[in-house]
Amino acid sequence: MLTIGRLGQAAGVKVPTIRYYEQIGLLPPADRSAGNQRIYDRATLDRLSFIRHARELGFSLEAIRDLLSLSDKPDQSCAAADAIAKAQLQAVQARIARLRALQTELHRMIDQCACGTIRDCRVIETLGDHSLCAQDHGAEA
Amino acid sequence: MLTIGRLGQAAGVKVPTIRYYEQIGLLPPADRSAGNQRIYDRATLDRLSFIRHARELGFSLEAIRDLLSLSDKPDQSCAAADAIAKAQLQAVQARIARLRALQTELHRMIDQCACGTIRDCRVIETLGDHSLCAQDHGAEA
DNA sequence: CTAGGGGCTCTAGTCGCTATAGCTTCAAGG
DNA sequence: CCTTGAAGCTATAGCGACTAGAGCCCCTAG
Repeated sequence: MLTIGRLGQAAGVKVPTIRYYEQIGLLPPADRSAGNQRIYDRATLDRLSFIRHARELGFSLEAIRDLLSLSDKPDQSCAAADAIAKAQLQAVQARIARLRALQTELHRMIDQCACGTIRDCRVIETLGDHSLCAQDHGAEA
Repeated sequence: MLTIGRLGQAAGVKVPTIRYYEQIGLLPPADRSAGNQRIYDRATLDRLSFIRHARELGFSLEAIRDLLSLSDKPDQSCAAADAIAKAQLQAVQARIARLRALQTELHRMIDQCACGTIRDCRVIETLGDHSLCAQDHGAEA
């Protein structure tokens, strides 16, 4: 049996975050001690560790909610879990592609800067005039 | 002279976003017509285009605020502008590196899934047990 | 028995918008 | 001149995923 602080330490999650997860229903309402303090068991630690790991991999809380409810039904097909993971992989790949375009453009911008005055600064100039860009770098990161 | 709608179209920025930028002081308070509607000149279009382009490159509004105030002082050294751009480049590179680690881990997870039941699902299992991960994929995207 | 460290609730703030509600103004057509 | 509908206005609240603060209570060690 764990207090919220120990649970947080064990799972690598901050205490207010645990309370937040409870509030939004990602964790079930915790049992309380005589003095109204939350007490947790090992199963909750596992669940919280799952959440933390999924967050580290970039899953949204919504996706995690789905994954958790799947993991509670061991006999079902895991196709749905797979689909969520694949969507996440695609999202990650899209973000990488976009960031690479940004990286290129930022590099170009910085390389061209002769580091004189603002008047001649390519960084400022390039920002002001999109047509100076070599590539597209659409919206949304 | 432009209405807010035309300005938005010209710069590729939505109308509420323009009002928001004014509210937080990124754009100066607009002049008003007789009927209290905002009217804009070309200079504001340039400023807004600058903001939009910088946003597309991932700069924060705070960084853009700094860049704009620099661009108003053409005689100063552009070292400060350079520093902001370099910091942005570094941030982008860090995010790419992190996303690549995520990509690898997601790939591994999905590849190992034999697509049977949840009980045997490597996706769910891997999420529940960080030690199954090949690499580190620290916090923060 | 008291000190301090952890726990509790509730509220507000972060970032960069976006959406809604309910109003006024403007430009074009009849 | 009047109507209609688009576009404008203000003000407020919401998103995701927390984080920070205020002000209180509880529990354990010395």
